[in-house]
Amino acid sequence: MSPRIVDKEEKKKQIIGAAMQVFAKNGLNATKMTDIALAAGIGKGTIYEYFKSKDDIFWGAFNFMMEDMETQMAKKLFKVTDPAEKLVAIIEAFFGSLEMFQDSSYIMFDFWAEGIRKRDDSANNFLKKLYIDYRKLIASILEEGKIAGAFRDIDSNIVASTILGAMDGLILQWILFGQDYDVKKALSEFTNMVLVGIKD
Amino acid sequence: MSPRIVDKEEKKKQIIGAAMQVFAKNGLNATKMTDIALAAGIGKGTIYEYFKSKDDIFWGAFNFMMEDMETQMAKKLFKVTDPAEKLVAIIEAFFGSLEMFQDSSYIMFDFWAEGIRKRDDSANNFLKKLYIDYRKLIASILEEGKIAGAFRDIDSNIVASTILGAMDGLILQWILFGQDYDVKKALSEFTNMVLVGIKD
Amino acid sequence: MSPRIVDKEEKKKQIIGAAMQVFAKNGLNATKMTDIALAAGIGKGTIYEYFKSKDDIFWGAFNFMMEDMETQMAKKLFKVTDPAEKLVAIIEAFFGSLEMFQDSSYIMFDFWAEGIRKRDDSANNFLKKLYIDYRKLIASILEEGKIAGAFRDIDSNIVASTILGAMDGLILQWILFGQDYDVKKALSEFTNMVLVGIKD
Amino acid sequence: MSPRIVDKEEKKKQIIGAAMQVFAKNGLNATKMTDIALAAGIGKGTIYEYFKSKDDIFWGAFNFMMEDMETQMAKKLFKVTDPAEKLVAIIEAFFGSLEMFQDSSYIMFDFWAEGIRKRDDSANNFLKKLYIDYRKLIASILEEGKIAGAFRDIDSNIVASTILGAMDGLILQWILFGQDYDVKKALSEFTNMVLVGIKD
DNA sequence: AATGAATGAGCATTCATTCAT
DNA sequence: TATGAATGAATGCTCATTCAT
Repeated sequence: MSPRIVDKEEKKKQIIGAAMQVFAKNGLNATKMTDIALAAGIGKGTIYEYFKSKDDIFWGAFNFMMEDMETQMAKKLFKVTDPAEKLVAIIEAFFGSLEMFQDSSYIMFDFWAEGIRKRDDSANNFLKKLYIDYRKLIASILEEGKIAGAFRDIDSNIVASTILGAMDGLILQWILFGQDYDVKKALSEFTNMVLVGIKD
Repeated sequence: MSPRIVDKEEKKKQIIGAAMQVFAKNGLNATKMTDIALAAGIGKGTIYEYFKSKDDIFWGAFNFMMEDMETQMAKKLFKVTDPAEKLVAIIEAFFGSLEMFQDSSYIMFDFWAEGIRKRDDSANNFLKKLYIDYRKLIASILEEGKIAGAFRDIDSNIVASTILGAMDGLILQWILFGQDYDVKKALSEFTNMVLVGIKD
Repeated sequence: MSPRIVDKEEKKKQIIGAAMQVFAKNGLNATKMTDIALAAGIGKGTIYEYFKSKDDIFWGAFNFMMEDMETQMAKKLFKVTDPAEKLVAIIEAFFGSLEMFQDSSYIMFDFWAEGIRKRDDSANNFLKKLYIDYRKLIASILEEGKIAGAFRDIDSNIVASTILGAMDGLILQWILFGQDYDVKKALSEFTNMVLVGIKD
Repeated sequence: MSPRIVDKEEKKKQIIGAAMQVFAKNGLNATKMTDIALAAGIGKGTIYEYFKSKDDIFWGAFNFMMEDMETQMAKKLFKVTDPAEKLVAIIEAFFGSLEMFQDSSYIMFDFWAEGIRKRDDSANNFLKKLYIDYRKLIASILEEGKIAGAFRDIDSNIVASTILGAMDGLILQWILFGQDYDVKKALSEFTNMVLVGIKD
């Protein structure tokens, strides 16, 4: 009476997982639908039962990753109240999420290269917006710290973007050098630099 | 020796300049040879008199940019001896070069996304090597500073990569936000943070 | 003998009815199996329990329509003996049948376009044969009329094909213009023209 | 200095000619771009230098045929003034044009099947409009004839559409039976029927 | 019997590259 | 040297059909 039953949402995730590996390895452009199908262990046509296009998979993967990052961040931020600890929590959430997608981390470069040109409306771009959101979050923590007397009188927005930028830069190197790069140490060194640098 | 040679080289640069604009605007993949020809004001076939392939233009552009960066850096480093000043010189050279290619800056994202996967030999990748070179340069300056008693006892390699990463991150934001991003201020704030952070 | 058989046949007709609507609306090519299933209110896979292929449905619909036409014609011809009345009966049967499939009438164009190329044997085509059959039928009536002295000495075959052709042409316009085309009037005008034109 | 020079317009016609043969033989749907390229003796990609899509070729062919028909009609109508002769001129122009495209005549069926569903605006269809134009032309000639006392008091619009329909029907048979169908005789018989039928 | 999830053959179209002029 | 017309390899996507349930 009824055909096989599948958990659509679960299968979407399975395809995204497979696709992320291939995207990471070869880049968006060099990744062929056949490769994704092969990696997912399904037929080429089956992909289209779950995604409208190659692009749809790509941005599906992006959203998947961002959602994970947000979840991790929310969890970590929830536990701490001290501004300095909050900064550390944010930094750790960023890296923690990437760690989850370890072998797909190269995909970040494509997210950047593609995202930068994908515009939501005539003037703005979703990647910019994402950046602005995080900058605001960090800036608000810095303000908290200033009021609490933990940080000196810095320009919160500028320092926030500096911190954000530095994190990106570390992520780049971490992705680039993988195992060979002692990200933990760099991270603690960086965090230290930041905290010392902005301490009151 | 013949003047033709000079013309050839000049025309290659003209094509690279045109190509960089188009690559920056649309990305490597979405850029068609026709677009480049149009932007350069020449015929599509003519491009092949100067470059072997689209890739050849792309990496030609990359080398062009890197050479300019190195030239700027050499010039600035030549003038200073103080380790702290040297760090500032390096940071400024990075941004100065990007400023030169202002309207093509988005091309950086493609250099990253493509470069990360372009391997010179089985194990190593030229982008990695580039990174390692700059890290060594910065680390050596940090060592100088430590010996001179200007910097505290930091792990030079780790801090060097942290500085490099932070610069990348700032560049990303600068590219992303363009005019709206006060890179000079962020830069000075960052430099300040670094120097304070590592000061003895 | 088992009631199942009746159900099967009934369901085939139900599917054909649904399919005809979709074929008529979108054409053979643009009609997808999913559309037919949807229109028939059954699952896509179920169609294959009753038909071998899309083509099978299409030609099933054709046969269904032809059979209806023949039935109507037989009924009408059975009642009359006068050659002129017989001609009118044939003409009316053609249109009567189409009227039955009113909202599927566009399907006729696909029957033509596809049928013309579907060959039963290497040399001949079933649509041709159908045509020849009807031509013979009309010609035989014309001969009757000539013998009875009702029609003048015309070339029966030529006039028959002319009448047949004219009917097709009227049908085309009727389908094309639907409600806006007063087919009854055109029909009576046409019949009049024919009868006057061939009257002894 | 300059690449090979081609007469773009001439080459478009060459491709249309080749395409018409293939369309006629296999129908729009079964015709593959490769077939057209092969028939035209060019590469598959070259077609796209001259046409945007398969559809573009198809409707290009339609327009080509219609333009030829109009040219022929204009030429023939120009020479005559008598209403009865004008009718004959129109009929002959229709057939003359088809004769020109003799071996492509089956394409007419696809023009019908596709054209009927291709709408220019929400309510109307270009094929309908074409029909209406020709009906008007014929009706105006009939009116002329009535005024001149050559035709009896018929409903010009109805008779015009009848004549148009009959022509279509004859064309169908002519296409269907080709050589075996004495279209000249059928035509003269039909013309005769019409003229006798509407004679005052 | 009924279903819709899975599939891959098949095709329109794109575009880097070639080459006749 | 410069050009753009010509090309076909390459690929995203469609959809009739199959088949596990």
